[in-house]
Amino acid sequence: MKRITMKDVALKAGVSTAAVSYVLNGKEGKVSETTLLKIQQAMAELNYIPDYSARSLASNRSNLIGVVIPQTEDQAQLLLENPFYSDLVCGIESQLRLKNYHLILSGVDKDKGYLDVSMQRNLDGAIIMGIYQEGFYEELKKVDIPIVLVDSYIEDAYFTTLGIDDEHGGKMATEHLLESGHTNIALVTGAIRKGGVIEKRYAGYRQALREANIFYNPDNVFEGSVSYEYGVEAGRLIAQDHPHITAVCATSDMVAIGVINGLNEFGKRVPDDISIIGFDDISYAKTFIPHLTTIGQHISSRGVMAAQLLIEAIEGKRESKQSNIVLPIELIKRDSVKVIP
Amino acid sequence: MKRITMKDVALKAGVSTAAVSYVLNGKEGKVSETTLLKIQQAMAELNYIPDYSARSLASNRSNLIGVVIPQTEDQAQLLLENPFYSDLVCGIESQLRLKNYHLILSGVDKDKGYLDVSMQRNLDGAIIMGIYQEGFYEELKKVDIPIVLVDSYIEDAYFTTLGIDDEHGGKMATEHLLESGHTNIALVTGAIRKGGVIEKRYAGYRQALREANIFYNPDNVFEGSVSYEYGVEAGRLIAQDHPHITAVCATSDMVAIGVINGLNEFGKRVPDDISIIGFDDISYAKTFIPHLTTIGQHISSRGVMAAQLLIEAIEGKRESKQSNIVLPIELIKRDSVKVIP
DNA sequence: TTGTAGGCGTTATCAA
DNA sequence: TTGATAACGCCTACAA
Repeated sequence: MKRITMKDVALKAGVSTAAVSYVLNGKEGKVSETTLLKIQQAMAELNYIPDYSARSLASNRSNLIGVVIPQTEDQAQLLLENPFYSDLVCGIESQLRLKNYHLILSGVDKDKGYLDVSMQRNLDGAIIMGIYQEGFYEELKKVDIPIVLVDSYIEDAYFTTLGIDDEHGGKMATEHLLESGHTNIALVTGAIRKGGVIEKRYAGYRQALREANIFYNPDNVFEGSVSYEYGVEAGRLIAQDHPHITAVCATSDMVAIGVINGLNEFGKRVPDDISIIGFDDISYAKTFIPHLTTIGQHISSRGVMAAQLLIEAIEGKRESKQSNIVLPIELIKRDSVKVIP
Repeated sequence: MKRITMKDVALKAGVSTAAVSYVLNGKEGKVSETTLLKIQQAMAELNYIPDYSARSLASNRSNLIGVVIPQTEDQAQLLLENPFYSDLVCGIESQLRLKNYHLILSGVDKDKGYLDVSMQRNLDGAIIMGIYQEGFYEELKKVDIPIVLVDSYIEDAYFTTLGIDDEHGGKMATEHLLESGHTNIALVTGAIRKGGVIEKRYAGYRQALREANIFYNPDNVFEGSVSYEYGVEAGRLIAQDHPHITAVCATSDMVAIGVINGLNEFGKRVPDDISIIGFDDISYAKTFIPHLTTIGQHISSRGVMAAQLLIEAIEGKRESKQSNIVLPIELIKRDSVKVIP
C-alpha cells in the first residue's frame, strides 16, 4: 500500500504542505475556513495517515509512552502474570489510547537501563512500576522527560510518584486481625527492601502490634519473595511448625493465596483454622474461595491516573511537574478472616 | 541531554557518516578493520544511541511490533485481566526484547481498525489475538506486513496462524468427564461465534457425546460470554435448576472458576457434588482451590513462538510467509473432577 | 492567510 | 574501502 503523504494531500487540495501541517496540528487560526475544509476533504478522500516517525524526527514528539514492568526473578519474563500489573496496564492503556498515545511495554534487563529505549524511541514520557537500583533513576533523569513512578518511595523531587499509604494499609490489615480477636499474627512478605512498598507495609504491621501492646515476635515474620510460590512455602512452615499462629497478614494477595494453598496441604482450613488477610485486591481476590479479605486499592483506576498525570506533565498542563500523589485504600471484608471470641 | 548523532560519531572517528551507518547495520566487509575499531570506540566514548525514528523514516523498518488484545465488552479496557492474554504477552515480550524489537500494546476500538496504528508507526509486523469482524482482516492485508493470528480460524492464506486443536481439546475434556463416569455433562461457554475457538471446543464437546452414544441435550449448554461473571451466573442456574447435571465442561478456566463460585453460593461443592473441567491452564488454575483440572496449552511459550514466527517472517528467514501452526495440548488432571462409580 | 525552504537523524545510491 | 549527497515525511521559522 503506497504511502499517502502530506504532499499528496496538499496537491489534491491545491495548497502547500505547510497548510496541511497546520490543520494536522490543530493550529486553528492559521488557516482560513475554506482551506481548512478543502484540506480535510482531501485527507478524507485520500485516507491520509500521518507518519509518526517523520513527525517525531521533526518535532521531537513521538506520542509514545514507555511502560516498565518488573520481571520475574530469573529475569526471563514480565511479572504480568501477577494480575496486579496487568490490571494496572489495562488502566494505563485505556487512558493513553483515549488521548492518542501509544504504549511501549517492556521489562528492563538487569544491569541494563532504560535510557536506550527512551532515547531510541524518543519517548514523550514513561511510567515505571516497582523499584530498581539507584543508578537506574539517575540515568532516567538524564533523558529529561516526564516520569511517573508507581509504587516507589524514591525520594527525589524530579519524579512524580503515585502510590498508596502502604504503612497505613499494613496497619489496617493487622488491626482488622487484632479486632477479630487474633493476637498471634504472622506476617508473610516479600523481601523487605529499602524504598519499597513492602518495607512500609511491614512497618504498619509492627506499629499495629505495638499500639495493641503485643510483643513483636521476629519468628512470626516470614520473608521471601512476592510470589505465589513463596506463599505456599510459608504456608507449609506455618502449618507444620507454628501451631500457635491463628492469623496471617500477607503483603500481597498472590502471597496470601499461596499461603492458603500451603496450609491446605496440611489440612489447615481458611478461615476455620487460620485467618488470612491479603493486600492489593487483585481481581482474583474476589474469585478465590474463600473470597479474600484484603486491603483494596483501585488498581485499574490507578493506571488511568498514572497515565493522566503523565500526559498532563507532557502537555504542560501542570504547573509543577512534580508531585506525590497518595491514593486512598480501604479494608475489604470478605470471607478469609474468622472472628474468634 | 543533547542528542549524539551519527555526525558526532563520524567527526570523532574521523570518518564519514556513511561509514558509521555501515557498522551500525553490521555490514561487515564494507569497512576496514581499522575504521571499524575507530568507529566503535567513538560510539562507546560518546555513548551514542541511534534514533529509531530517523532510521524508520529512511529505511522503512521500525523494529516495532504491534500486539493487539481483545477488549472487555464495554470496550473500555483490555482483556488483560484475563490471565490468558497476559501470559501470552509475557512470552511475546521476552522474545521480542531478546531480538531487539519493541512492542506496542493496544486494543482496537470498535468500528476502528488497526490500519492507522500500523501505518502511523511503520510497524514491522503484528500479532493479533482473538477474532474480529471480516473487514478488520481485509484492511490489515493492505498494510502488507507479516501478521501472526493467535487463536483465529480465519481461513486466509495471507496470515500465519498459531493455534491449538480446539476441537480436539473440547473432545478430550468431555471424554475425561465421560471416563470419570459422568453422563450428564453441561457445557458452559462464551458466545459460540463462527471462526472462533469456542465454536471448535463446542464441536469437540458434541462429538465426544456422540461417540459415547449420549443424547445431546441443548438445555445442558449454557452460552454467555467468556468471563468469570458469566460463569457465576451459569453456576447458579445449574445449582438451582439442574440437579441432574453431575459435571461441567467449561470452555475457559476463568469461566470454570466462575461456575465453581456460582455453585458454591448454593452449597454445591466441587468436586464432591459436581465435577468441573476448564480450558487453557492459566497460571491461576493451579493456585485455585480446588486445583483445576483443565486442558493445558503452554500459553507463555505460545507467545514466544508467535514472536519467533513473526520475526522470521520479517527478516525473511522463512521461505513461505504463511503457515498454520497447531500446538499440542494436554489433559492436566488436578482436583476438580471426581470419579463416580 | 499562505507558501518556500531548511532541517530533524538515518539510510542508500553512486562515484571516487 | 570510503565519502558526498539525495531521499524519507514532517515541522516551522521566515518570507511573501
